Amino acid sequence: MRIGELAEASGTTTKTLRFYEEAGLLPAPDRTANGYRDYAAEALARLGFIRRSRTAGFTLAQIREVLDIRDAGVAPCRHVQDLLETRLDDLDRQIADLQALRHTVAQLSNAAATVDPTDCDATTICRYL
Amino acid sequence: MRIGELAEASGTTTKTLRFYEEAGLLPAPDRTANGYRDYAAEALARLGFIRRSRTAGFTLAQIREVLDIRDAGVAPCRHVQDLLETRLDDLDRQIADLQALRHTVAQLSNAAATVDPTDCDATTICRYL
DNA sequence: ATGGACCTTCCAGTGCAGGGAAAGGTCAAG
DNA sequence: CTTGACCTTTCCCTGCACTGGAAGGTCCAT
Repeated sequence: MRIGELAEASGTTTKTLRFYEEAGLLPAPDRTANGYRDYAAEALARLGFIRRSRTAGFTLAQIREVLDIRDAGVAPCRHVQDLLETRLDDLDRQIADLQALRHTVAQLSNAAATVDPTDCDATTICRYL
Repeated sequence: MRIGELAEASGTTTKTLRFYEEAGLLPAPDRTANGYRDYAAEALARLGFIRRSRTAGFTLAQIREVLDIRDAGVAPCRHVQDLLETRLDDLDRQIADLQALRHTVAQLSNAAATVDPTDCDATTICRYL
């Protein structure tokens, strides 16, 4: 399978595939006589895993960790379980932070909608913020 | 006021102050005879505004817009109101996205905690993701 | 006069995940 | 035989908000 076919089949771009190879996420494939990359069918499953992991919000570095464990012949279950729990904690923290921020911004927005701007003072730049 | 004093008074760094000047957020201050930046007291209020805006999640580009309007002699009230509402919408979207993602990751995490990993298959890399 | 705390400029890098463009090789169809 | 769709490598660029470091000037106290 050539790089363009794999890119289309996996829903990504040739650029990204070369980048993943460079980044150690995809093993360097065989080359045909003319130097073209020649991917085996497994690459597609691997890219599916990468895509699902990205969708779950994992970084390429985290995905590479999992792949390295798998490539060492070990099932990465324990590591993936830990990653999922950590990711859940991170998400909870991010959501809480954003909700707190939303609260602050909502108050500012309400104030801006109700307070009369006539006594705006140039030295404070803007009384709404 | 020299740059170090202003940095300390505003709770930032000299590096950041030069960066803000370069980025058009702080007007270029006067210079003393020896070439040192010599800030007027207004710079402190301006930095306070920048800090509050950053806390509300605005980008430097957005803050610069507001400052440019103010510097043109116009009260930026209307623009700030719009920015606040847009920011609120953005936050709502971000929060909703993260909550949807949290839901997905929670399901994956639950599955990983309950499903027996014995029938893991190397071709799918990891059955949890 | 010398040390240290300031200040100046300019250049370059950080992290993340790629994207763009140049300059060239290869292959099948018309 | 040429056109166009592929493929190759290499290098640099993006956005965001800074941060680090080098090389040098200035000021004050000791």
